[in-house]
Amino acid sequence: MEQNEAPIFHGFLLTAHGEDQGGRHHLRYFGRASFGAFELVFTQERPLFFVESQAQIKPLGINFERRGLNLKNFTGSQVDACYFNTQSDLYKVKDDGGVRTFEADVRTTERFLMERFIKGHVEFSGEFNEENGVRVFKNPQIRPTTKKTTASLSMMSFDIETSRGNDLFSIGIHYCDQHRDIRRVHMVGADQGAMDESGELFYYPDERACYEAFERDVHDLDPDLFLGWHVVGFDMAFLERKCQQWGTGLNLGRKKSKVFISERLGGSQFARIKGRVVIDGPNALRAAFYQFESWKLDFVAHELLGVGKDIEETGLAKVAEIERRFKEDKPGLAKYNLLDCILVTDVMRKTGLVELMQTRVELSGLLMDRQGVSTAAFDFFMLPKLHRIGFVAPNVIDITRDVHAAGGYVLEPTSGLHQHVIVLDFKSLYPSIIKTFKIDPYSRLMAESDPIQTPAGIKFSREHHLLPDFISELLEKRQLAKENRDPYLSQAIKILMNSFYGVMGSAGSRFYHADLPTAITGTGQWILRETIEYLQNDGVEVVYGDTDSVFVKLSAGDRVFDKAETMANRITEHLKKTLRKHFKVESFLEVEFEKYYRQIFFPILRTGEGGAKKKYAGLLCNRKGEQKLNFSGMEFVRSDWTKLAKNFQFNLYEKFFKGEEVEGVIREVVEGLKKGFNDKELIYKKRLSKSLEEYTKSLPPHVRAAQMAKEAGFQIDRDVFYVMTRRGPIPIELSPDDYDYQHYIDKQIRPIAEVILGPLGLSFDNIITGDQLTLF
DNA sequence: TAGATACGTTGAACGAT
DNA sequence: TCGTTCAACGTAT
Repeated sequence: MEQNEAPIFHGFLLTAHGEDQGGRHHLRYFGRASFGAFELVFTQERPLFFVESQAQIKPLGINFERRGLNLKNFTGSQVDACYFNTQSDLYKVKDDGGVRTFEADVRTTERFLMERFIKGHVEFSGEFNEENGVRVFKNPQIRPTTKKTTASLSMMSFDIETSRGNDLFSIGIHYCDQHRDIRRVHMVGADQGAMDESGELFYYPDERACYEAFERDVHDLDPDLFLGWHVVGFDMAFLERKCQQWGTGLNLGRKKSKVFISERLGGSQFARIKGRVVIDGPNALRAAFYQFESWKLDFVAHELLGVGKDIEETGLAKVAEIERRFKEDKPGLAKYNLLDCILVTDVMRKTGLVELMQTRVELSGLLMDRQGVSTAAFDFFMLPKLHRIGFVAPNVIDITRDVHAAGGYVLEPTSGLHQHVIVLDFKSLYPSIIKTFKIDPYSRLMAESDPIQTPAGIKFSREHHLLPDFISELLEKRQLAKENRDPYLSQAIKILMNSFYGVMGSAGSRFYHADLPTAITGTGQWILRETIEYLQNDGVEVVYGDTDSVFVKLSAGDRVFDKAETMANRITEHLKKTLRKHFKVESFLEVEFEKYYRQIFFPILRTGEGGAKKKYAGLLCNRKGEQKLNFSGMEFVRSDWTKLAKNFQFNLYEKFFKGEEVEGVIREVVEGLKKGFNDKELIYKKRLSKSLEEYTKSLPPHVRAAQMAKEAGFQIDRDVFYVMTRRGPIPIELSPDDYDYQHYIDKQIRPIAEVILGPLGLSFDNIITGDQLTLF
C-alpha cells in the first residue's frame, strides 16, 4: 500500500466486547462494511469510575491512576476519576476499596461509544490484518458518521430437527445477502436421494459430521445475523450440549469464536456471539409490540404471510411425523426443515424488524443485542451530556422503593349504552408534560435556579435541563419521518420517547428519583381533571376518561367530525392559557380527535358496584360512515377466554347495537354447545409466569393441566392449552373429549350474556330454560 | 442482558360455621 | 357449605 493517506471506511457496528488481556483491557467492536466483516480493537482505553475527591480508597495493591477533574456528583461534591488497567481491577476496588463509586457499572464498551456520540455507524481508518476472513484494525482512527455503509446485513435463518430424545436429525439453513439466496439442509443418515430444486440436501454418516458441515457454512457464508424461532433457547442450546459431548465448542462466531449461552433471570437464554447478532423471531416481534394468539411459527407465519403448513399435527403427533420422515422420508423431513427456515426469513422481511432494529441503533446508540434495555438507552443519551456540563451520575443501586408513584387518573364511566361519543386524547402525553414542565434528573438538581413548579408542587429548573430539548428534537424528527414515509424511524422514535417516563420511574435506572415519575403522572392527573372540568363547565357530558383521553357525549349526530376537531382545538388552547397563568410555562400539550363511537356501552362491575373501568364495547364509525365493532378490555380481546366466549360476545353485541333481540343468539349458542357444535372452540390458553415447581401457594387450572402434561412426558411450554372436562382441566396434549358443557355455559357464556341482560331487564336462566320448557 | 401504574376477574385457599 | 381473602393473569394506557 502507498504510504499516503490511509483509506477511510464506513461500517455499521454489530457487537461489542470488553476483555482483559495481558494486564490490559481491550475493547473489540465487530461490524459490517461494504468490504465485509471488520473488527476494531482498542488497547489504550482504560475502564474508569469516579469517587469523591476527599474519599480515601483502601490500598489493595492495585495500580490505578487517580486524577482530579472539574466534575461533581449530584450532591455537589467534587469527584476524581480513577482509571484502571483492567476491568477486573476496577471491580475489585469498587467492591473492596471501601468508598462509594460513581458510574462504576457503566460498560466500558458503551462508554467509549457514547462519549464519541457513535450510534451504530462509524467512519474509521488505519492499518489492518486479515484474520479468518475478518479485517482487524488495531487502534484505528474512529469517528461517528451519518454516512451509512452501503452494505446491507446478511442473514442466516437456521433450524434443527431432532428426535424426542437427544438425537440430531438435520440442520436447515436459509442464507440471504444482496446477491445470494442459499437454501440447504444437512441431514444425518444414509442417502435417500435429493430434494427438489427448492434446495440442496446433503447426507452425513453421523451427527457430528452433520453439525460440522453447518459450522463450515456459517464460516463460509459469514452471516451478520442469525435468525430463528426460539433459536437460542432451543437450537443453539441443543447444539451446545452436543458440542460439549464431543469435547468441542459451538464455534459459530466470527473468527471461529465460541458462542456463550447464559441464563437470564426469567429463565430465558441469551447468546453472546462475536460479530453476529441473533434475532429470535418471537422476541423481536414482541419488542415491536406485535401480538398473536399463539407464538408458534406456523401460526405467526399464517397470520403475517398467509401461508399454510407442511405438517399439520401439533404436539406428540408432530414429533411422531418428524421421526417417521427421518426414518422413511428424509427428503420430506428436509423440505419441512427448510420451510421453517424460509418462513422465519419471510416473517422478518414482511415485518421489517431488521430495519426497525437498525434504526433503533442509529437513534439510541445501543447496539442491536442491547435493544430493549431502556435504562441503557437513557444512559447513552444522558451521561455524555451530563459530563459535558460538569456532573457525574451515581451507580445503579439496589433500592427497594417504599412507595409507588401514582399513575394515570381513570374516571369511572357512566355505565350503560350511549350514542354519539367521541374520544379525544393527548398526543404523547408524558413526553409533552416533560417538555412543558422541564422534567429530568438534571433539572431537578438545578431546581433552585428559576424554578417551575408542577401541579404537585415539585420543582424543576426553567433553564437547566437536557431531556426536554431531546424530546423536541425527537418530535421534529418524527414529524419529518412521517412526511418522508419512514415508518421505521417514526416507530423507533415513538418507542424511545415512550420509554423515558418508565426509566425515570424505575429503580433499575441510575437516574431514578421518586419526584420524577410523581411529577409526570401528577401533572397528567391534573391536566386530565382540568380538561374534564373545563368541558363540564361548558355543559359537555364526559362519560369516561383514562390517563390521556376523554370520552365526550355529543347531543346530536350531525357534523360529528367537525365538532370533534373544534373541541380538541379548544381544549389545547384552554390548556395553553391555563398553564401559562398557573405555572408560567409554555404548554406543549396537544389534544387530538381520535375516534367516534356511533354507540358505546360501558358495563357495570361484575364484582362490586358502579361502572367498570378499562372495559367497553362500541360501534366505531369513520368519516366514510363505515361502522366496526370494537372491544376494549372485554373478554373478546382477552387471550385467556375461549374462542366460544369471544365469538358469542361478538355476535351478541352485534345484535345489541342494532337494537335487535338477543335471546336467539343466547339460546343458539347454549343449544349448539350441548350438541357438540363448538367442541373446537373450548380450549383455554393461559401462560405460566414461572416454572412449574414455583407454584406453591395455589394451583390454578392451567398449572394443574401443565403438571398433567409434564407427567405424561410432554415438553412444557410457557403457554398452556387445556379444556375443562368432567374430570377437571386436562391439557390438550392428552386429547380430552369429555367436555364439561355446563362449565362452559356457566363460566364462558353466562357472564358475558348477563352484562347486557341486566340493563335489558332480562334473565339468562329464563332465556335458556324457557326454550327447554317448550321442548316438553 | 431491570421502563411505569391502574384495573377486573377467576378460582384456590382459608376460616368460620 | 358459605363468605372472604388472595394469587395469578391479562389488559389499558
